[in-house]
Amino acid sequence: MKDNNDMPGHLARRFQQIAVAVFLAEVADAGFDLTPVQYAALATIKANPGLDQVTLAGLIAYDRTTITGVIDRLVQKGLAERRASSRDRRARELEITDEGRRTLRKITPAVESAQRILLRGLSTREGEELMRLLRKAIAAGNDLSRAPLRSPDV
Amino acid sequence: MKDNNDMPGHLARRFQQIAVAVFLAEVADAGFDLTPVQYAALATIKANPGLDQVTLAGLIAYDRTTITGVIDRLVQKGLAERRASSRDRRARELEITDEGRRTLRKITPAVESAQRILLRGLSTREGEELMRLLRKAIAAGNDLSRAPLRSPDV
DNA sequence: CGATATTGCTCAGTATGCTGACGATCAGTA
DNA sequence: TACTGATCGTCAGCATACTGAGCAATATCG
Repeated sequence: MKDNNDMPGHLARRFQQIAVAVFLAEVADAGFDLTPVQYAALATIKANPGLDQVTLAGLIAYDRTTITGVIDRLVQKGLAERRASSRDRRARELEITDEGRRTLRKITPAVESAQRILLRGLSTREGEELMRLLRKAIAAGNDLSRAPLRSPDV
Repeated sequence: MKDNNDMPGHLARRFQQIAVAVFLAEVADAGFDLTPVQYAALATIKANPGLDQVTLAGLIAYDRTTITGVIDRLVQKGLAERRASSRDRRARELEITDEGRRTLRKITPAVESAQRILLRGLSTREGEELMRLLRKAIAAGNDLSRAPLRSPDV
């Protein structure tokens, strides 16, 4: 009988579980209340001003039905704005607010600290190897989830 | 500016996302309707008959408030039973049913297939190295989440 | 024994993620 | 131009995960 520890799926769940806990703890210590998902969305909005929700979802591999709620909460916190697009009346253009920019700037050390803590059991070399292997496995399985990563069309 | 792909936390989320999608697809192909979480719980109940909910949660690193709903659904599907403990009237003893045993047996190939698909982008050696590194990182961060893994007291 | 602390379980509330469906809009084509 | 299909956003419903609270029962200690 296979042990849970031999199941990559189980290890994936555990690793993600710890990653979220560490992120929330570090961010809370810094005095902020932002989830990993909200952080990634906000950072991506800042890097791609005026993008629509579907594009945002593709850039960070979220489901389009999930992104609605995430943006709702960013807007409610005053960190982002959602406005109608002039070119496509179906789409909403997303912008980061000054408050969102301030939050991102102040929260960055906590986010980086969280990434370090997550790998604290590994050497630098091992940490890099883990990320390389994860990237490789993820690339091979990208299209297997409903919300694949989509590179910008450029 | 750090890319998402340099964030182990982001990679963790993506890998887990794909793992769940692959698991559900393989299991559905085999004609069953069981989530990864429900599968792990059921397999652990089978391996440890009569265990209580807190012990089960510890063995698979689930939160105690999460396990309640998971068991609800296993019971509702007729795969497990929850009965009062005679030694501790707070506790519930968990048992797998014959139907649960049958389901586990028939579903095993799909579960194993899912694990293979999840690593299909990696060589055998790389897959093993990924699991080793994940285990190591998880062990170091085990106590950082609200639901750490707890080995049986033996 | 009795007060206190701890433990097992549940519940309410919040936040991801997903399936499947829908209305509104846009794009391509006959 | 009218039709068809695709796309954008949203919604309802379900299943994890978590926080924090609470009840009932057990354990511990003075």
